[in-house]
Amino acid sequence: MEDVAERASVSRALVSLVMNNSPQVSDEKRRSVLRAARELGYRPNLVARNLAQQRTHTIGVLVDDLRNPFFGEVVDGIEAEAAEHGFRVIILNGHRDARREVEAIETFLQLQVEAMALVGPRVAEDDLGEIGTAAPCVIVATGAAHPGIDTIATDGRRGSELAVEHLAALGHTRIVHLDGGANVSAAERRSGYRSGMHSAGIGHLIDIRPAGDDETDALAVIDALLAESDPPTAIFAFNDLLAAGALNRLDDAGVAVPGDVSLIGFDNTFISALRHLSLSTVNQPTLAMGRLAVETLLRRLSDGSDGSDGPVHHTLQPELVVRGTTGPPRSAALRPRSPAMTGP
Amino acid sequence: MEDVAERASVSRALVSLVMNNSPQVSDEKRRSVLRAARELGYRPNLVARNLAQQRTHTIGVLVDDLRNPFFGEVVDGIEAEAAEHGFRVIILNGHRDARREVEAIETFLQLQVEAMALVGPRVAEDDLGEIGTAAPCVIVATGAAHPGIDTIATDGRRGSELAVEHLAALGHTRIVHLDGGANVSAAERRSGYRSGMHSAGIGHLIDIRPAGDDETDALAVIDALLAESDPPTAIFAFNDLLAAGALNRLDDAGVAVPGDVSLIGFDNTFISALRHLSLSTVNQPTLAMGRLAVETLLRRLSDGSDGSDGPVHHTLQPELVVRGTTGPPRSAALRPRSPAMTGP
DNA sequence: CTATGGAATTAGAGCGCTCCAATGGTCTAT
DNA sequence: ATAGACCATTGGAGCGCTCTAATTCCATAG
Repeated sequence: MEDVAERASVSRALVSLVMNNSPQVSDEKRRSVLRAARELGYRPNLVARNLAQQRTHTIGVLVDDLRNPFFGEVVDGIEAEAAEHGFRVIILNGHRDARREVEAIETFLQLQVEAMALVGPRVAEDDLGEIGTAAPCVIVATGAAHPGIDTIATDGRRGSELAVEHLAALGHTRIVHLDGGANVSAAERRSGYRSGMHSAGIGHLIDIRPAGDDETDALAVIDALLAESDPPTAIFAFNDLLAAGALNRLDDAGVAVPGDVSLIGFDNTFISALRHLSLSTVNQPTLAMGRLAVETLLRRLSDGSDGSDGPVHHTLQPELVVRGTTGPPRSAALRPRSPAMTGP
Repeated sequence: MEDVAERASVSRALVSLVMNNSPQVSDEKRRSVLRAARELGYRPNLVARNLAQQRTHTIGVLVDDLRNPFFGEVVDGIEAEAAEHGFRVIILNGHRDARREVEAIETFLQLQVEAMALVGPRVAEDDLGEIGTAAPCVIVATGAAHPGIDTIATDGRRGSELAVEHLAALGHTRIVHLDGGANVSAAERRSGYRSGMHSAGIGHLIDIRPAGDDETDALAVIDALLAESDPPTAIFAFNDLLAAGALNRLDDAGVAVPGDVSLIGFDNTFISALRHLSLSTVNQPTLAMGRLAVETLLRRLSDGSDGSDGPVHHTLQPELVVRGTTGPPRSAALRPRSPAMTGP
C-alpha cells in the first residue's frame, strides 16, 4: 500500500479511500491510484483491514456434514442472501460430531465472524453455553431443540403428521417409525409420528424403533423388523438417507416396495427424486431456510440485541411429496399363513 | 489481552507467550494467566494474531459444488491431512461457475491463506493467470487440464478405458459416451473412451453425445438416443450424476437397465451405491486425493518454490466398480423389427 | 564478593490498514 | 477584501497481537 501511494504520489490514506471506493476522491487521483495498484499487483490485505475496521463482514456457517446434499442446499440459500447484503460466508465442517462443532464455533469467534449460522448442528443447547451468544447465532434445520437460541426450522412435527396421515389414508395401520436416535431433530419428528398415529385412531399401534440418520443405520433395524412374525406394512424413516438404507435392505431381502411395504422419508433430498429410488418424502424449503437464517442474523446485528431477550423461532411449513415408495397395504402378511392385518 | 495481563499482573508479552503455550514460562505465571483469561472470558483475536505473525495457518479450499457429495469426500481428506499439520481449512463455494471461482480465489488471497486447493474447478488455466501463483495452489480432481499447475487427479483416461473394456467384455459394441461438455475433465474421459473403443476393435462405432455433468443434463440426450432407429446397447456417462439422470429418463421410457441398455457412470459417489440405483461406475480414491493435495501444498510451502519451476502432477489409479446397471447386451434391437446388432 | 550464564520476563516497535481531525485550497456571499 | 462554507487530501494514532532485544533475577563458579 505504501508502494502504491508512492507510485501514485499520494498519501496512504488516499489509497485507502480509493480501495473502498469512497465518493469523495477526484477522478484524476482515483485513476492514478488504480493504475499504480494494477502495475504493482497490489491486493488489499483483508486481515489488516478487518483488524483496523474492527469488522469482518463475515458470517460463519457450520455445516453438520458436507456429504449430505440437504445441507448444501441450505448453504446455497445462506450464501445468496449474505451476498446481497455485502457479507462474506466462510464454511467450516462439523463432521457429524458435537465436539468438533464446538471447536469450529470457537474458531469462528476467534476469527471474529460477525454472526454464525449452525446448519443441522448436533451440539445440545447446554453444551453451547456462553459460546453461542458471543456473536449472533442462528440454528438452522434442527427443529425445536434449542429454545433459547434463534432458530429456523421446518415444522418436523407437522411433517411427520403429514407422512403418517398419508400412510393412514392409504389404509395402513401397522406403521413403524425408524427413529433418528441421537439426532437433535429426532424428538420432534417422533412426537409428530405419535400425534399422527393418534389422530388416525391407531395410537395403540405406535411402534418406534431406534435407528439413526445415516444409510448404514437402517440395516440392523430392517433385519430385526423382517424377522418378526408379522412385520409392519409401512415404514416412516427419520430422513431420506435412512430411508435409502432401508430401501437397500428391503430390496436385499426380496421385499417389494411399495407392494409389500410402503416407505417414506424426510428432507426431499435430491437423492429421493432419483427415479429409481423415487422415494416418497416430506419436503423442507431449504433455500428459504437459508435466506431466512441470514435475515434473522442481520436483524440481530442491526438491533444490537443478542437474543437473550427472547429468541426468535421461525417455523416453515413442510410439504408431502408423494412418489413411488408408498401405496396401499398388502392384503396378506409377509410371511405365509399369518392373519392379514392386526389393526382394529 | 491488556486486561488479562493486568489481572494476572504480568506484561502483555507474557500473556502472548502463555496463549501460544511457549515452554519458557514458569508454571506459576502460566496458571495465573490462564485463570485470568478464563475469568474474563478472553478469546485471542486471530485477526490480530495473523496480522502480527504474517501467517494465517490457513488453507483455502474452493469447492465446485457443495451439493455434489463427491467433493465433500475430497474435502474430508483435505481437512484430515491439514489438521494433522496444524492448518485450518476454510471453504468457499464455487457454485459451478468459473467467474465466481475466480472471485473466491481472490478472496482467499486477500484473506492471506497460505495455500489453496481447488476441488473440481471449472476455471481454465489461462483465466487463472497470475492469481493462481500468488500462493501455492493445487488442483484436485480435474484431470490433465492444467499442465502448468500442481494437480492431483485420478487417471480419467484410464478410468474411461476401464469402463469401455468392461462393456466390451460383456459383448457390447454400440457404446455411446455421454460427454461432460464444458466440464474440465470431459476431454480426458472422452479420450479414454476413444482409446478404449479402439483397443476393443470397435473404433468405427465411436459415438459421442454432448451432455453435461448434472442429472438434468441427461434428459434431452437420452430422449434423442431413444428416438433413433437403432439405439445403443450401452451408455458410458461422464459422471454418476449424469448417469443417475439418464437412468431416470430410461426408466420413464420403459427401457430396462441393464436388460435393454447397460449404463455406467464415473466417480463412485455414494448415490451410485444406493441399492435401487446400484450403478456400475469407476471409483476415484477421494480421501487419498484430498490428503495428497495437502501434502503437495505443504511441500511447496516448505520449499518456498511456487510451482513455476516444474509443476507436480499426481495421478491416482481408478478402479472399476461393477454393480447392477451393466450386463450383456440385448439380443434384439429396442424397436421391434430392426436388425439385432450393427457391430462387425 | 564479584563475575558469568541461563532462565524468566518485559518494553516497545511493527504488522497493513482505517479513520478522525486537521490542512490547504477553491468558491461564494457579504 | 474577508469570512465562511465546502471539498479533496493528509498526518498520525490505533486496531490486538507477536517478536526481538533488552532487562531482571537468581544460582553457581571463580
